[in-house]
Amino acid sequence: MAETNQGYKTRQRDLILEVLKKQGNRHLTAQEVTDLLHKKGTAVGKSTVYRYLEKLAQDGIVKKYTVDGEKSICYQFLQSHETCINHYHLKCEKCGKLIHMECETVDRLAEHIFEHHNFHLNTAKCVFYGVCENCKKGE
Amino acid sequence: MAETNQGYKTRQRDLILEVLKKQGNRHLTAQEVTDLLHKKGTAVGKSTVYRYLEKLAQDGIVKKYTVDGEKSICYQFLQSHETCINHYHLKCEKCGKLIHMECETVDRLAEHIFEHHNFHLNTAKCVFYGVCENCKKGE
DNA sequence: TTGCGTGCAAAGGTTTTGCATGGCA
DNA sequence: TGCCATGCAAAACCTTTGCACGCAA
Repeated sequence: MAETNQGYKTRQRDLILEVLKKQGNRHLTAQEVTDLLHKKGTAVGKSTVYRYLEKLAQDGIVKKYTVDGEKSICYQFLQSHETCINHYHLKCEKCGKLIHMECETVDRLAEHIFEHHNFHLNTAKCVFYGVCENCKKGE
Repeated sequence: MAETNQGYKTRQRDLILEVLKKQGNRHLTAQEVTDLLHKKGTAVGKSTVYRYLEKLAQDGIVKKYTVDGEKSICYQFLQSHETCINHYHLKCEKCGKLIHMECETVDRLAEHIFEHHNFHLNTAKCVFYGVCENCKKGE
């Protein structure tokens, strides 16, 4: 939902997106985004940062989640956001990596949950936590 | 570590533990523990609640973690072994309700993800987002 | 009695909100 | 021009900390 509701294009929004994209696979807190912009000499008000990050999360352009141990909310840019509608995410609690998973078996999950639990799943926002292959090896 | 370091036995500590145990498979925030005690007419200072929950977490008696969408830290009493192993959460994006779901079909998910995606799921932390029955009706 | 536990209030952080102003379309 | 976006400050929260007093052992 809300894919087309882009709102206005402003200097601040461009700057925020740029910072998020530059961080690639890493997640950032609102504070970190604010600080990075400040250091670059292109400061943006923190309420703007919070509000825009929230909007991007609603639109499925960034992922918003909490990480155990971090006291703040984390945001992460989704590389190919158009494909994030119908797949799921695996978040490694060790290295912070976000894995995009497409899988038929898991696809049936939404259907099942709707039919048997009367719950309308928003698959784009579902995050499974655990430990990825690499981190498991290193334990 | 620190399993035997029980400290003093006090009225407040008994009350806090009692509330946690009574909630069984559910997780509680420090605020909820405080409120429940207040409603029961046996109020305990919130710093005491925070401090004791932290101690219980250190001692491995409760589990401390964050849940996406919940702004507060969650605590959950650990039964002997089976706690949140086969227990998933449905979080309604409309009303914020957290539904605790036990379901065989979903149980197989962890197994599937491990076998086919080499990812070790931490089921206790998995949260499915969507819209619950009641909110869907009201739309 | 000794030292840990408790409760209040204040501090420290993060996130949200109100409101006047600014700027895109 | 009509809205939406921005930024500041204040508010609202959650959690931690300092300190005097209370209480278990």
